[in-house]
Amino acid sequence: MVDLLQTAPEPDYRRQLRDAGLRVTAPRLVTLEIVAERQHAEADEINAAARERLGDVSMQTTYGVLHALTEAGLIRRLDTSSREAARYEIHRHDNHHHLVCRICGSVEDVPCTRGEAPCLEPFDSGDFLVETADVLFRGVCAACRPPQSTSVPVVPSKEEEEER
Amino acid sequence: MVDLLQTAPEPDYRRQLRDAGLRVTAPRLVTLEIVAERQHAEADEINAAARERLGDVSMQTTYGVLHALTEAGLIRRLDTSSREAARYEIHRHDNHHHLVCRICGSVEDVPCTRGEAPCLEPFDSGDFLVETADVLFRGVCAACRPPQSTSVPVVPSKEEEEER
DNA sequence: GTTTTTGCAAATGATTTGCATGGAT
DNA sequence: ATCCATGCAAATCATTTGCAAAAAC
Repeated sequence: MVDLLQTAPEPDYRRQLRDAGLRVTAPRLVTLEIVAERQHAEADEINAAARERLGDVSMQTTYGVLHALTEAGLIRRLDTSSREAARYEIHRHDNHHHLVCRICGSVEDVPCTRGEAPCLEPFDSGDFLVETADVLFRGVCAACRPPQSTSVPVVPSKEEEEER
Repeated sequence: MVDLLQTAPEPDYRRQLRDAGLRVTAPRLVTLEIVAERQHAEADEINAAARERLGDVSMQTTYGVLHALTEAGLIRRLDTSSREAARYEIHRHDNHHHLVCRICGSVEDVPCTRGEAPCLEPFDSGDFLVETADVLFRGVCAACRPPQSTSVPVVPSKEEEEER
């Protein structure tokens, strides 16, 4: 296994891992780098990228690393569907949500600008204790939309439904 | 197979199915009833309930029915996690969101009262075409919370994390 | 009668688990 | 030296798929 431990390009991550009480390992450092570079990558893709850099990382290791990093709050796991692969992003604290394309499955960030979001502040209803909130906008991304010449209808026609 | 076709207690559902262009079958009628009765049931549970009423409904039939009803817009599929079973509810058009308990996995409705929701109106950014929005509040439900005597802290401590 | 649904079995695919070895502290 | 992380293989588990028989139109 290549020794990245001495030459990691993002020394920050070593500290983040340590601060989170996690041991510093090559797969973990590289996974953090990869998740930071590619927004919303799936475990598959992250593993492939890790292999390119380390030469031998098992899928289970990638899953384990992603789980540990998620638990530690360094990255965030994004579930867009019950049956599609989870996606991961660096855990930020700005108020952003996600656009999920129902055609290609891609995910994009949206800053939460459409009105004050009741979304991300934890609160206690006295009954249910809300800790986090996920907002998923579902629709069709630019790449999957039929090319649009001029005027643009604001609301989708009912007929536009179809599945992935 | 029991002939519920003549005696379905919710004649409404027959019409809903027909209007949606779907054939009226016992599994479909019963599934609609069950989804209406039990909020947020999983396929498992729905299938078990259907068996109680019809005596023989395969899991695959239940999946097929749920898929057809979802496509038709009669029910709504709720994905709370990439790896947990989907949940289903009658499709309503009021602006409500969901509370998901990270301990027991249960789901509750919340009317969207905490400020104007930017959530449910479709809109066209010119780029991404938003059709629907899902808002998931994650936290701990009343049943899973440690019993609280008097004063209640409003924000959860960071330490309160744990997994299911 | 024709087309759609159901039922059965088997396949899929992301993720998890158990256990032995190797690496980080 | 000790304990945590990795790697391998096998297991899980919700959901989907292919195909023949049965039911709804």
